Amino acid sequence: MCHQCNYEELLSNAKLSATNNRIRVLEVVGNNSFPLSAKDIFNTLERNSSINRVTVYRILDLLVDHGVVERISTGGRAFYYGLAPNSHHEPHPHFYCMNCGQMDCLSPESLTVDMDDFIKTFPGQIEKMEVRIDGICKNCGNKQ
Amino acid sequence: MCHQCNYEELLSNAKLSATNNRIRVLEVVGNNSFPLSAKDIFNTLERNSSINRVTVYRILDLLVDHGVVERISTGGRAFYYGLAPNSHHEPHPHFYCMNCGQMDCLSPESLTVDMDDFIKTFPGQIEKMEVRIDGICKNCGNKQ
DNA sequence: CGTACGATGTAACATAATTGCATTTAGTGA
DNA sequence: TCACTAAATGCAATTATGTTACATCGTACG
Repeated sequence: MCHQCNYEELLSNAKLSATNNRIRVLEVVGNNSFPLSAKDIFNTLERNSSINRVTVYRILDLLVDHGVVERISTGGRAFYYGLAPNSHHEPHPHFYCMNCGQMDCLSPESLTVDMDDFIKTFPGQIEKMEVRIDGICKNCGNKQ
Repeated sequence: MCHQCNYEELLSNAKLSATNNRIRVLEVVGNNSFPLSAKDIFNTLERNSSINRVTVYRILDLLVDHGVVERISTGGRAFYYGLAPNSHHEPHPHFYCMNCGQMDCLSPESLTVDMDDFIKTFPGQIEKMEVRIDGICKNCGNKQ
């Protein structure tokens, strides 16, 4: 999602040591303009040099815990991962293609959500909001 | 979510025969004011009389396909199920407690989403929109 | 009746993610 | 430099959730 981000800096800001594997995972997540599944990320990394599937899961968990990466639920069974919102990236909604599983980022302005009233009155603690559109993407629609 | 709904009627409207198991599943889904996981539904049904886990999954799939029940993704690994929006039930956002897994329905007005522009310009086919807040519910927050 | 088809049960399988434990790596002080 | 420690990674097994294949049951209809 970002070529302005320095991945080692993102890690050190999050108080995480910049191991080779962490940087590799973060590069894959960050250099894509759309979120990927753990499997996508693993497969991409394996093409270059070996890494363990579990290591990928663990690094993703760690990055999510430290707010570097965002875990996004889909209309399917696997989570997808993208860079967490930060000064360069506003929170934004996603589109999930129920046919091919491709997930796309939508522009922050495409869907405006007013949650001011909600925040004022909700008795629990709010961590994040997720807005997702499910449907059939342009490509899959054309094929049918 | 609804005591105004006649479950046999919902089934026949969806052109589904009203088998005992379908009615039982739909009662559990419909009589709760919050969405449940397939496991929750199965456990509840098993308390009364025997039903197979797979049957529950199949009935839920069927009801989702026919628009009677809505499949809702959570911040966790399992899907949750609630009555699909209909004349008695507007679409509405949900709150998911990352600690206890409880999912609650929020009022349709609590979060207003303007997607008019998006619908006009998006090149794919839109099936549904999901808005979910993740956080810690009041109960879990008090315990900590 | 009997037959045909939809509904259900059962076991096996598939997928995504997690856990336990062994091994490797990197950093730190003697 | 070496030894020690803690963190990071690898590997195998396990868990959680959901799906498939196929057998059986039940019911509507000729």
